[in-house]
Amino acid sequence: MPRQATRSKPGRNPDIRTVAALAKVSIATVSRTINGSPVVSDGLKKRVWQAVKQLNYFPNTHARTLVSGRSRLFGIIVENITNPFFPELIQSFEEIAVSFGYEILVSSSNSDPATLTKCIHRMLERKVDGVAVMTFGEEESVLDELVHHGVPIVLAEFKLDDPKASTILLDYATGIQAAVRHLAELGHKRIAFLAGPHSLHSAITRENDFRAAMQAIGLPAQKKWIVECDHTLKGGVSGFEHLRALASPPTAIVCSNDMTAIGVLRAAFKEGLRVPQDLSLVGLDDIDFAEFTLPPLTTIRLSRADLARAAFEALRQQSEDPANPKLQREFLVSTSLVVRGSTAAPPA
Amino acid sequence: MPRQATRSKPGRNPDIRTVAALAKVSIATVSRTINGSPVVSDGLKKRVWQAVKQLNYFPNTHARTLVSGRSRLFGIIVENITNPFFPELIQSFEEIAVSFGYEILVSSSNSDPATLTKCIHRMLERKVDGVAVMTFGEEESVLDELVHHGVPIVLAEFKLDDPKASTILLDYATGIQAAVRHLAELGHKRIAFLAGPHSLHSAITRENDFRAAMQAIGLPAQKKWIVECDHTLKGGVSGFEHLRALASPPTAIVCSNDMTAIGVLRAAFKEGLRVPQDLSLVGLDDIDFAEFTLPPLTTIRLSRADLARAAFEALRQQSEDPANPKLQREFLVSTSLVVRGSTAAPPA
DNA sequence: GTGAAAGCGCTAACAA
DNA sequence: TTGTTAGCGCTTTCAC
Repeated sequence: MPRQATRSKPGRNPDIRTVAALAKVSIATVSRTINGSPVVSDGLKKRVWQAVKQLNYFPNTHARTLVSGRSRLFGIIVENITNPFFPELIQSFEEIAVSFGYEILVSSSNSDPATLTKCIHRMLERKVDGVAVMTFGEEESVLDELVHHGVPIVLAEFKLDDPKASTILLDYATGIQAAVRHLAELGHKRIAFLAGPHSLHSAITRENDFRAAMQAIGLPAQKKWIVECDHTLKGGVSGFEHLRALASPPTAIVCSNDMTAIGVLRAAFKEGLRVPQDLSLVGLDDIDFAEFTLPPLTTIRLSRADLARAAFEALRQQSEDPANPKLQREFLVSTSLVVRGSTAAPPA
Repeated sequence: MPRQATRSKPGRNPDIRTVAALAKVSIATVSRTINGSPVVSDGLKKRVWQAVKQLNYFPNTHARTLVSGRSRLFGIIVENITNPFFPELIQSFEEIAVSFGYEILVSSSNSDPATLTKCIHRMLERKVDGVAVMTFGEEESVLDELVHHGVPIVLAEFKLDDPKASTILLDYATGIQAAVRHLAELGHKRIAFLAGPHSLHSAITRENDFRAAMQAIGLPAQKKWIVECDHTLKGGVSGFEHLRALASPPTAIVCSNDMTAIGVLRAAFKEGLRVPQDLSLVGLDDIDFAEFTLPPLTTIRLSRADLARAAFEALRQQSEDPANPKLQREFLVSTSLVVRGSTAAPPA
C-alpha cells in the first residue's frame, strides 16, 4: 500500500497528523499552535485547538525530546529518601517542576558513590535536562561525568568549577549562631555539638559554624564536647551516651540534624533525664516531625521549599537560557532558629 | 551538502551509527546485538560490544520508546510522600524497577481526586508502561482514563473490572486478629479502634477486620470505642482525647496506622498516662520509626518490600507478557504482629 | 546472518 | 502566514 499523505489512524491515540487532518491544516501549523508560536493566525489557531480538544490529543514527549534535544525532565538525587527531610524536599521540587511543565526523576544515592554513579548514568540515559544533586557534599568526584556531558547541575554546598554547574550555599551560620546565643542567654555554658559524618561537607560546615558561634560569644567549644555522629536516630542515641559518660557532661546539646536530636531525646528519656529541665536540646532541619516530638523540638529551620525553589531555578535558568549574561550561578538559602519546648535554663 | 551514508559526528554523543561505523557493521547489527537478538554471529557481536565500550555508547531511550512504543517507565502514585510509609515503599519499588531496567515516575495524589487526575495525565503523556496506584482505595473513578488508554494498572485493595488491571489484596485480617488476640490474652476487655478516614477502602477494611476479630474472641466491639480519625499524627491525638473523655475509657487501643498510634503515644504522655502500664497501644504498618518511639511500638507489620514486589510484578507481567494465559492478576500481601513495648496487661 | 530502508511523532529550516 | 520536508536515533520488516 502506498504511503498516504494524511493517514488517519482509527483506534490509536491521535497524533499530530490526526489533529491536522481534522483541523484541515498542515502538521506544522498544529505544532506551531501547540508550542505557542506567535505567527499562527487566529482562525487556524482556533481550529487547531478545537481539534485538539475534540480528539483529546496530547503531544508525544518522546518524539518531542528526540527532535528538540530537550526532555523537560529534571533529575533529583537525594542522600536517602527514607530520611524525612528528603521527601519534603522532593515534594516541593516536584510541585515547582510540574507547574513549569517539567517531570522529575528521583533517586537515592544511599551515601554510596557507586550507587550515585549509577543514578547519574540512568539519568543521563533518560536525557534529563538537569540534575539537582542534593547529597550535601559527598562524593563530588563522580559528578565529573555529568559535567562532562554538559548537563546542567546544581549542588548543595559545593562549588564545581564548570559553567554548567550552580551552587546552593546554605547559611547555617545564622541559625547556628542564633541557637548558641539562645542557649547562652538561658545560662548554658557547657554546650556540646553532635556532628554529622565528616564525609559530608555540610556536616563539617555545620560543625565549624558551631565552633565559630561559640567563639563569638566567648565560650570556646571544647573538643570533648564535639562528637561525630552519622545523622541518624541511632547515631544520636550513641552520641548522647558518649556525652553522658563524660566527667562533666554538657547541659545543652546542639545537633547537626533533627534525626540526631530525636535520638538524643529518646536516649535522654530512657536515662530519666528530662528535656528541657535537665538537658536542653536543639536540632537542625525542622522536619515536619520536629513539631510533634515530646517536648516539641527547638530547632534550626532549613526550609525545604526554599532549597527546592533554588535548585529548580538554577536548573531552569541553565537549561532554558544558558547564554543569559545575568544567569545566576549561586543561590543562598538561609536558616533560622525555631524555639519550641526542648530548651530551657540549665539545672541549678 | 549531500547526506552521507555514515556520518560520524565528532563532539556529540555517539549514536548507533557511530558504533556501526567503528565496528564496521550496519546499524541493524548494532541494534540486534544490543537487544540480545540471537541471530548475530559471535564475531560481529564481539566487534560491536568493543565499539560500544570504546565509545561509551548507550542507546537513546526516547528514540527507542518512539519506535517500540514501550518506555520502560513505570509510574507510582502514592497518597502522600511525606507519610513515612510511602518513601519506604517507593524505595523498594525503585530498587526492583531499576534492577529490571525500568525507571520510575513518582507522584503524590495528596488525597485529592483532581491532583490524582493530573498525575495520571502526566504519566500518560510520558507514555508509562504501567502505573501502580498506591493510594489504598480512594477515588478509583478517575482511574477510568488509565484503563481506557489500555495502560496496565495495579491497585492496592481495589478490583477494577478490566483485563489490564491487577489488584493487590492486603490480608489485614491475620495481623489484626493476632493483635486483638494478643491484647485479650494480656487481659484487655475494653479495646478501642482508631480508624482511618472512611473515604479510604483500606480504612474501612481494617475497621471491619477489627470488628470481626473482636467478634471472633467473643468480645464484640463497642460502637463508642471505634472512632474515625485520618491516619495522621494529629488525628491520633484527637482520637485519643475523644476516647479519654468517655465514661469508661478503653484500656487498649488498636490504630489503623502507625502515625495515628504515634499521635496517641504523644497525647497519652501529655496526660500523664504511661504506655504500656496504663494503656496498651498497637499500630499498623511498622514504619521504620515505630522501632524508635518511646516505648517501641507494638504494631502490625505491612511489608513495603512485599507490596512493592507485588506491584512491580503485576505491572511487569501485564506490560511484557499480557497474552500469557497464566498471567497473575491478583496478589496477596500478608500482615503480621510485631510485639514490642507498647502493650502489657491492663492496670489492675 | 546481515544490511538497506521505512517510519515511530514530532520540530524546525526552508519554500511559497 | 502557511505548508513541505528533512531528520532526531532507533527498531523492525524485508531482501539478499
